[in-house]
Amino acid sequence: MNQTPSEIYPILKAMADENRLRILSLLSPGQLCACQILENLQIRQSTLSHHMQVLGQAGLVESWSVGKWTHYRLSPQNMRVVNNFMQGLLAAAANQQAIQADCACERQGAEAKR
Amino acid sequence: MNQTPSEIYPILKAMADENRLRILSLLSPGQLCACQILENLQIRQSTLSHHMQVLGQAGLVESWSVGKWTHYRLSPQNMRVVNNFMQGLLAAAANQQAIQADCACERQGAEAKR
DNA sequence: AAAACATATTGACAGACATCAATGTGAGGG
DNA sequence: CCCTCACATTGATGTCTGTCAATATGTTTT
Repeated sequence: MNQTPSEIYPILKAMADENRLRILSLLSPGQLCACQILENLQIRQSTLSHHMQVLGQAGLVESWSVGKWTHYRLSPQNMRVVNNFMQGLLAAAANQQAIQADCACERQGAEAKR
Repeated sequence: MNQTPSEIYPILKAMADENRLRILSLLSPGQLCACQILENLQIRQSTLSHHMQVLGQAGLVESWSVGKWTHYRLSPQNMRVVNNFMQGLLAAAANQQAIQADCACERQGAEAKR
């Protein structure tokens, strides 16, 4: 069972932001509260809150409240989905490099198609 | 040596488009020319050309000309970079799930910080 | 109860970008 | 040579979204 582009897209879109990638990296060593994340970024608090919502809805982070703090940590479920997709692409790409030596016959297949 | 968010960002941004993800999937089985890719997407030719340029500049696909055709195939170099980053995140996320049982002591670390 | 703190929500705005039509470029075929 | 085909480039447009200031919500402290 392979991942389809439509499944990957919303997750990848949530990751395709420089600050959100930094947030995921910051959470790699372990859980943090919002204020700790904020200390490491050059953005306002409302912007961080928005980013955390995006990451949460994408299933990339989990959150829970402790008193007035909100804690965040990485969530593996959708990361596994993306990782599977990436791994499939990488394997295919490596394979295409391997058959590079067949370049001499590359025209046959392409031209026969039309 | 770990990948930084700044390195990953431009590559991931190039992947974070539904049609470009479809293109990468289409190229997984093997190389194709532009017209073959176009047949599988609901976009105009000029739009496809733009997408191929984005994927090429991101180091995700390679291209070469054969007569009037341009052939494309996956390029493994930057895919490996993204894959490493993903794998690191996934490992960290899985690890954070594993220490879930320690929830009782979760407040100490956070409150001591402030 | 009031004040201080942590985070969420709302509304506005500017920049980024996916898309298209139109046109340009370059290679083959008649 | 002219025409067709495959692809690239350009310019315009509408949508999306990252960002902020302002405000709201909820919790702890005094």
